[in-house]
Amino acid sequence: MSSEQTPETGGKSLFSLQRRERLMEELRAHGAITVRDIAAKLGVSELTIRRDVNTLADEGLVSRVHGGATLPSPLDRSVAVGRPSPHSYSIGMVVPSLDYYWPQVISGARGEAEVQNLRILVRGSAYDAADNRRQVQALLDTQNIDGLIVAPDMGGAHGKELLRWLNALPIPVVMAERRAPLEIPSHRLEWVATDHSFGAGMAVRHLWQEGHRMIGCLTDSTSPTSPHVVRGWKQALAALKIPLDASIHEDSAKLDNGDRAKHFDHVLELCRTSGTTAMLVHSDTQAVAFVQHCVDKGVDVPGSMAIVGYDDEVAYLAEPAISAVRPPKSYVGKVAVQLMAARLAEGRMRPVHRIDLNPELIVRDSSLGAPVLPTDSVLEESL
Amino acid sequence: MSSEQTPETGGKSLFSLQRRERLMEELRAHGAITVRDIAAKLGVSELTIRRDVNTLADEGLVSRVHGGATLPSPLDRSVAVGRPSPHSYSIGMVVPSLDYYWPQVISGARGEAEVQNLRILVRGSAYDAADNRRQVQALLDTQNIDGLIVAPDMGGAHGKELLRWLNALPIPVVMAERRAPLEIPSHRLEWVATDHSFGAGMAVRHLWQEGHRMIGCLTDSTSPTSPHVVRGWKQALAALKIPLDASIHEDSAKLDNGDRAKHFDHVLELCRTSGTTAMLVHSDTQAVAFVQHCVDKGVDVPGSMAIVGYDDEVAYLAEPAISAVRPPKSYVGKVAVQLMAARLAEGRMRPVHRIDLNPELIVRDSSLGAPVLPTDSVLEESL
DNA sequence: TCTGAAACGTTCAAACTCGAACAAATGAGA
DNA sequence: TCTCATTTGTTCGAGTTTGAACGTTTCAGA
Repeated sequence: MSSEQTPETGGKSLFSLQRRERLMEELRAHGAITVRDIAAKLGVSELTIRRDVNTLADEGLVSRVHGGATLPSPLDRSVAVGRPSPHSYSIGMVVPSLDYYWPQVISGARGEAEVQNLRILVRGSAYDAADNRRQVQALLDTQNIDGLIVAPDMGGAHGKELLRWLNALPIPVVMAERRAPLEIPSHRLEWVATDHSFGAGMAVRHLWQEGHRMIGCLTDSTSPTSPHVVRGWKQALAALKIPLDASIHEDSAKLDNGDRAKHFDHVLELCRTSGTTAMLVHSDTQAVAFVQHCVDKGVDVPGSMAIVGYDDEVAYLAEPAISAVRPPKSYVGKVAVQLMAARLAEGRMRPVHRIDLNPELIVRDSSLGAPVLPTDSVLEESL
Repeated sequence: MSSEQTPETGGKSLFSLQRRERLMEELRAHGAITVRDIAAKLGVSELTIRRDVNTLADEGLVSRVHGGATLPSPLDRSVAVGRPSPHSYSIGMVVPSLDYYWPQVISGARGEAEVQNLRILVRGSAYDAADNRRQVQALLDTQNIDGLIVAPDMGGAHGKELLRWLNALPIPVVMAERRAPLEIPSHRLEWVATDHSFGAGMAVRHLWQEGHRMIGCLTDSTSPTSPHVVRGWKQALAALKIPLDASIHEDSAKLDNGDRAKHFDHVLELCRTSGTTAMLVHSDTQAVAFVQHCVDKGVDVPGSMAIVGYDDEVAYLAEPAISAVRPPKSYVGKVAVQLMAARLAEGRMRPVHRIDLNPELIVRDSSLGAPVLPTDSVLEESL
């Protein structure tokens, strides 16, 4: 039977139906899968996944290829069963990355598009307004889309201009994980976004409940999520009557990897002098790096430093496994498509919708238990 | 929640119904169950649970898999799983009034409940937290509701206590036209509300576009909508670089009808001295009264004073007909039911949703055209 | 064209689950 | 009190799922 060590399933066996659901999620997220990767990820044999792929291919849900499967292809003549009727509408989807975070949004979107009988065309872009616009224009020019789902970069003058342009497009636009600032005309734009300030607040309250009384925040302000995380952290401190000016907030934007170790040393020193025993760290990759740094310096996690990450993309891979705030990425994609489908069906009669989704806190080893008060000598020695 | 015929019609043991409810609770909590675990947990044979699973699968509530059951899966082809056909939930709905504004919310809710095959029980209450709680408790005690839609009064200590109580109820709660403040624990509450600050902003921008350069605001702070309207008015003034401290904001809370005429005179005098040629008036009833007062005093509407109301309940009845911001009341009710239906179907897997709906500006006679600059003598004569 | 690595398909076994058949217990109604 | 229907439990043969082993096929690179 299956391996008990696989991180993805947390040691739990999935039923075959759930395994095929996961397989479809991965396929929608990435467009193609290999039998080997999925078997490793789900902790089962390649033969089992191969059987699953065959079953799904027989149902017309995937196109089987050597070594794996792809989303159903019009070139695939092996299936005769389950071909959907012609799509009612086409929607374009432009995301800033096809890695880290966005594949699950795409997977949710593709799954819902299937349910709603919509054709969806996904394009990867960058955290760059000019490139976003180029990709959108390409979809408009070549694909005849009826609606657009986009996660635009909104920084700087280019970003603001992009929003005005999106607001003026002749087709409906839904933003995923973005909210237009008040000062930009955006009355036609709909959006669905994770409430990151709520997520940060949840992490702070969790750490407070575990006994921490000084809780810091380490962010990366190159990320559009960062301001929301900081706002939630501040609001939660205020609600708990923790003085903000005594609390650590550091940012690692624009640091090279070499500088980052020094910066982490600096953060640990600030923690020591301020009595901070817990940190909310955005994003997950930085949390993993910070945990590793702590361990390298002999700072016990969570005994001397409790850590909560953000995004829950790789937090589980660390040793110890890191607690994390997990945005409902799949739902973001799904709800974006639902908004679009309703807009296309109902037109102007329907009021503009703007939706916040709450994340979930996944508690793992890195934040369990009350702080073990460190003696100064332990931290001195580790620095 | 009963998926079978009620016990009083005989033939079904109450225990078997309760067992299936427990089974469904476990399923919604975990996404999947094994026959073995549930049989052990409930102290019955695996065959009994297997029979239950078969029954629930036949009703479309679960997907049966080898060894157990999962939540209904799109990959499950054995039954039409999209909509559980016989199953119906009851939801309670408590609104502060059965007049003015709320009938359309109720209508939207009832329509959608019909579409979703839900039983909906509506109770009128008051703008009073204690009465709200009494009505909710009555529904819980006597009607066996599975979910609650409510527009609670959140003012004062009673209001905050009501929110905490609603957050802790064992059934899902959706708020209509309400948002919990940050400081109250409300992580389970979902809501759909009109974005009144956006609405107020829209009205200000409309008046600006008609040529008005000083735009005041007249509110009634006994209404929960009022703070949002004021915030939107302020934000829009800021965006248009209209100085806030030179702009008129008056409130008519706590005035008797007799005092209101004097207050309106006072407002008109402030307009005259400040050069204000347009007013956003919340709510509609106050806008109608203000327009009538202006006409009585010889102040030409919209020539000397342009007016936009709020709520669009009676604005069209006035002479001249009054422009108004119209919240999408029917959609508020409809979306509240959609949130509840999805919550009941999906359980904890679904993230908490919070939805803003944008209102619409209905332009009528009362705000058309540029201001005709009034001579002082005309206004002197009218006072 | 040839070769080696990777992937695939078949067969068989192990482990687990299913459900038919039958029996026992319980409750409702005559 | 009796009868019938319903619910629940036990037994055991049949069915399902998964993985190991091994032979076959496919693909990429020399």
